[in-house]
Amino acid sequence: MNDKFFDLKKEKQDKMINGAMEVFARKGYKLASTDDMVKVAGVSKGLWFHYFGNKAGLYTFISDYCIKYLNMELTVSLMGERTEYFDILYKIEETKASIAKVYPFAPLMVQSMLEEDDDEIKEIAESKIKPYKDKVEEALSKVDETILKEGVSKDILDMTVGFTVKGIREEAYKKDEFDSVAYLEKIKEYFDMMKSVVFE
Amino acid sequence: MNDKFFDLKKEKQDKMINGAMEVFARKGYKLASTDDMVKVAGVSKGLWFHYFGNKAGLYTFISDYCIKYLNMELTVSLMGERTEYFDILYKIEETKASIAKVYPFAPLMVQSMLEEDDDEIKEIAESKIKPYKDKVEEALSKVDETILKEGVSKDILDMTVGFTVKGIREEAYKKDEFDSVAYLEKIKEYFDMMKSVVFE
Amino acid sequence: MNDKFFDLKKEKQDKMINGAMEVFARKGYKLASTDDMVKVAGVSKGLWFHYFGNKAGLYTFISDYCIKYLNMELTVSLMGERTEYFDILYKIEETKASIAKVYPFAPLMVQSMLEEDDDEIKEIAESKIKPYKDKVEEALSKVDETILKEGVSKDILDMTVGFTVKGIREEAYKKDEFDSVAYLEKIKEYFDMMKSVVFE
Amino acid sequence: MNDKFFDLKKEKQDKMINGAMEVFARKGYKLASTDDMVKVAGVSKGLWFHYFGNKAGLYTFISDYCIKYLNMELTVSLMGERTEYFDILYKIEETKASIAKVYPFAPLMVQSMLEEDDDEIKEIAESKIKPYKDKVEEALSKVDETILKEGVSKDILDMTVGFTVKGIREEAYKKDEFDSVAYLEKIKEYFDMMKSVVFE
DNA sequence: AATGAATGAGCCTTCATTCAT
DNA sequence: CATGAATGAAGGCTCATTCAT
Repeated sequence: MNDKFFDLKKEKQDKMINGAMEVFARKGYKLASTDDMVKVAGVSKGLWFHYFGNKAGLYTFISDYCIKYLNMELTVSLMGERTEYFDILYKIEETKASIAKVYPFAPLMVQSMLEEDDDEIKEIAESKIKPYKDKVEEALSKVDETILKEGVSKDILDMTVGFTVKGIREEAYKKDEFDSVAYLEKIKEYFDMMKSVVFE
Repeated sequence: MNDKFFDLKKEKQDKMINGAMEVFARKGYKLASTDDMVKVAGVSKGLWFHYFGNKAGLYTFISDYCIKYLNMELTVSLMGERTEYFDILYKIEETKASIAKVYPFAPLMVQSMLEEDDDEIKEIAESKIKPYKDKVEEALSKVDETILKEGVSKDILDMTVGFTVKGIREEAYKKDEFDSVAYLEKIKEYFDMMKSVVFE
Repeated sequence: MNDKFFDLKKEKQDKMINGAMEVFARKGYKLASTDDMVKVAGVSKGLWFHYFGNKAGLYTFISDYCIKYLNMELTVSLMGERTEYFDILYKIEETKASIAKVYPFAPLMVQSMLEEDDDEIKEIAESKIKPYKDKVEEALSKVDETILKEGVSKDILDMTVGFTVKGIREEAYKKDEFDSVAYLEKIKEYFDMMKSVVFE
Repeated sequence: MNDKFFDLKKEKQDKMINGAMEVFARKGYKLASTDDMVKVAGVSKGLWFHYFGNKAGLYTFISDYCIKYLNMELTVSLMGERTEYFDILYKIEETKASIAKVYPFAPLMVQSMLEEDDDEIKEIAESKIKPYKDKVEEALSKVDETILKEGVSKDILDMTVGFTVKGIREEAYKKDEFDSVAYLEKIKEYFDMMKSVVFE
């Protein structure tokens, strides 16, 4: 990419970042079209290529930026002593939701990266998401050996919580605009319910 | 579509149906390409258009066929007296899994229809999936007023179960071949765990 | 490339070969446009890519074909006992001119390959022209140790003859149609004159 | 063009002239890119357009300037009594070579103008080169009715000398830098040889 | 004056669709 | 009925040109 991108007014940078992130997150790499970005960001076709060379370069930048920003925020928000499973997960979602104030599609972008399966870009998506996965894993490693109720498996719990959070997030993005408050409320409701039934 | 399709040998019909279903289910409408179908079904490009007119026509047929077939099977398998929530859900998944023996990608196709968001086909996908949704709703309406534990909401339970089943299914399709036995085992494991914690 | 190209009617194959060769030979790799080829060959845009994948693939095929065809003809026409410098050179030009009856731009294509300097294709052009260069070198190696007049250097003679033949050829292609008879006449005139002044 | 160009420091004027001339001469009109000029001249993109309006305007200026400068020098250098064919031709090349000290690509530019075949600019190139052609013709008109050897035609001699000089020049520009001394030496060698064989 | 960010027309390439065989 | 050659509209990308600073 062309580093002069960072000399642009922050406002324009963010307009471009958000435009690209929206289209990539919503449609996936292959179906994301330059024309869509032109429409949502109001920035001409040529400019994307001026700064990012090609579509793959743009994706690389956006995914990298998204994860770097998120991990930076996570580093701060996960600093405390939280050692309870759902607390940590909630904190992570809270952090994503807070990022959405500046980059509304960042939470969806993260999801989208995990599911990207276009041959051209899959490996890049995987490598860029890695630091986030590591961060989450690290945070969860600090969870107390909580006592699960009889019949509750940690693996299955992880799985269902993962799928449910993903689902809630995707639903949240089907509305016209991502409502981070409503999103967190739903997450909380779900976590509270689960907490009450799976722990002793 | 051209009804002479049904004059073809059943074998060839199914080869075409499975080929189209695989590509549509895996990639979604827009990214499903004629060439992919030619490859997986070994049927020439022109033939798809001969029978189905165009891509939208083919999608319409496949999604219709898939749901009709599924609902027929569901009608049979849901006939009994089952009135327990997870029993019904399991029966539904079991039915899908059994269909996979003839139409390996049918379960994924159903999922894919629910998520289709291509402007050109969205409405068709929605209208075609409707009977299945109705069927499920109808089946679930017969559920006993089960007594949920304090703190457990029916809506949230529906939601998390829905997302988790979807997630398990998608994982199952990431392997080279869909293994319906392993799939059902995983579903059962999950249902058993949930059953044990949410009900009194 | 797609070998099914050779299943096309010879007539159509040649129409495409000639169309591509004309545009490549006249304009060089970079400036040769698909649209030009569509115009001169009357074959649709997509078809070139159907058979040759991309522009570089098309160039690779055309240059290879051109040289293989030329070398085959040269093998025949240079078979005899000719050992006189200008006789051999004339035979070579005569062969090129005869090829022009089937592939009117082949002689210019050969020239064009020698001068191609687009970064993307330069190496391919060089590698493809090599067999022709070798053939010419081999033919000239059989030249009698002719006695040159005092003051005449073999190297300079080679050089000026090379540049002049190239020049005559380029002039010949500035007309609407390449006239192989007129071309050979001019070459002969020039060779005769040179012969009469440089040899004892 | 904008005449304020001439108010620039001579140094900058020449940097721009040389930059444009290099790119036009080496690549031809169509393939000459603004970015190349920016690179070789170190002058910003906008400035070229500020002074010359568009690419055609720039080409018009450069070709005009090049020929005017050359003809001015030729007027001086051809002033004497030279009446021998190769002497005159050599003087012309010597003059071009001397210009190359200030405008290194001027000799190649002249050549390039003669071969320009882009539809947009061909006519301009032709009209701009005309005065140079006239000058050369005029100079050659003063040649003594030299007695050519039997079998040597004046027309063919003109032709081969023209093509050979062009060829030598092009070779000279394939090196990293144009070496005017080596160039003139090669020309001289060639002329000497020709002189010795074509005249009585 | 000077810069280079910004634009959009045009070219290469893909792919749904048509059609001759 | 079947095939796959053929087409052209649309998307990625380049580059001359414009324009705000």
